[in-house]
Amino acid sequence: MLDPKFIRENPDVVKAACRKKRIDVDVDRWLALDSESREIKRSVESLKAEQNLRSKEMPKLPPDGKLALRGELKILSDRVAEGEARIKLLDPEIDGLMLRIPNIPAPEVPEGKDDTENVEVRRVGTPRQFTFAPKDHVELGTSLDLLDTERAARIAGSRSYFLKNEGALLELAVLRFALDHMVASGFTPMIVPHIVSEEAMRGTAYLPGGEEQAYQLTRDDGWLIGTSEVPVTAYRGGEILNVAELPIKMAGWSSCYRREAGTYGKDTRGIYRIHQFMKVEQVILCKNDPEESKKFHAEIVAHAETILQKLELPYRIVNVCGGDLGRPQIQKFDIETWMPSRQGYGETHSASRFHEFQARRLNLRYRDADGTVRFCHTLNNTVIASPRILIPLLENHQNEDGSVTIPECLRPYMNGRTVINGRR
RNA sequence: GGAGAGGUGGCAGAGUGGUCGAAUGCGGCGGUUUGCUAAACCGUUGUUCUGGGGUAAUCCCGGUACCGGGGGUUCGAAUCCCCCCCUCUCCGCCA
Repeated sequence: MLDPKFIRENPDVVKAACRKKRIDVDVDRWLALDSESREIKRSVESLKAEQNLRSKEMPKLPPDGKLALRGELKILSDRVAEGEARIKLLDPEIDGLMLRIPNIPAPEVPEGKDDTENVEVRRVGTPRQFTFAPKDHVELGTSLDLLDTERAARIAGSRSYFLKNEGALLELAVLRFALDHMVASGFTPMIVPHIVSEEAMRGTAYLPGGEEQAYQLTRDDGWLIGTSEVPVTAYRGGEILNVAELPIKMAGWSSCYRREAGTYGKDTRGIYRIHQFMKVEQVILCKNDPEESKKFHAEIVAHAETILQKLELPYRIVNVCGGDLGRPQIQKFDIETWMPSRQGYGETHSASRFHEFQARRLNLRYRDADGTVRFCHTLNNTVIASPRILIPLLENHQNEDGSVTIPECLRPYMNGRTVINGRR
């Protein structure tokens, strides 16, 4: 959510943001309704002031005086009710529009309609030249008995999987390795609720708009999280933090659930696009300072890069263009890891900065050194998401004999094993 | 799932229709005292929106709303009524 004052004072900037992000919201409608509602609120407020003032006389009056005053106050009260009825009519539409008005993208966000126009920032590592015909992760996973998607489809439907044997262990290893890196970097590890309230979903800006992507509970209230960003960012919502607590750095661990509606026929092979996965997510709450936000954005990108480098995986970073940027982000860098079976880079990480967009919705504030209450800035990035990361891990590290070498950083988490070869 | 109790400021805890943004205590902040610390004493102590004034900024004056959330009764609601949510205790079921 943007500062309403900002929208009133900079409608053209807001409209330009809508255009750059390819988001259709009637900003003028919001401006008109907002101005009408505010005018009514001002008049209701002054009526209430009068009402309160005159009501103070009431207890002191004799019975007949009370009766007369009641008559007068009733008129005031009716006018207040009238105004409030108008407001009650206007405000839901104002709020509804407000939730759809996007955050302003940074100037350095490239112009573009969709992910094909994202701009590569840099590449790190060189995709391996195979001297044999490499298998894809499904072939590797099946032949080494790490993965079963066929039976999963029978048990759980499409976009499901079983991880088995070293596949299961490898997932836990890579997650734990990633989490340990974050803890060593000063992040608080968090195991979080997977079912959250609608408020938490709205607060992190997944709603409205993300209804199609998220699983909603029907018997009870609640939504399954698509990322631990939701509970972790919302964790301190509604609070006024002490500035000394900032920055707050947290690493959320959770399963993630995504409906993947509208993706039929896309990425159907293997475990690239699935309904449920595990993720460690890094979240930072910091001061309301664009420079600081930007610094932490670089930091969370760097954490992800370090992990990919230790996993010995080539990757590239792209600056996500306006049309591919979500409503709440100021800027987003996607990290894409080399996946031999795709003969290309596939998204494995997504690092966003939001400024106060989420914090406003979550009412997440802090008291600055000068006593002023301000909204925090929020940021987040993937640390590792599995099993998607198993795709490059298995494919890049495969050997001609069909085995897979375990990168050194994961061996301590795999009981010292160096290779997955199906023998156990 | 059944029965009961309760949700008030950072915390504890009064307040059952008007003078209540709310007693009191603790905590926090400022000060006095002190060689320092503690104690004691004095003062202060939230947020929202809004009108006006002022600054580099903190700010000042007025109004409004906020006592779990929503609705209602009333001239007027923390206080009365209805619905919902949450917490606690006991019972049942159960990983």
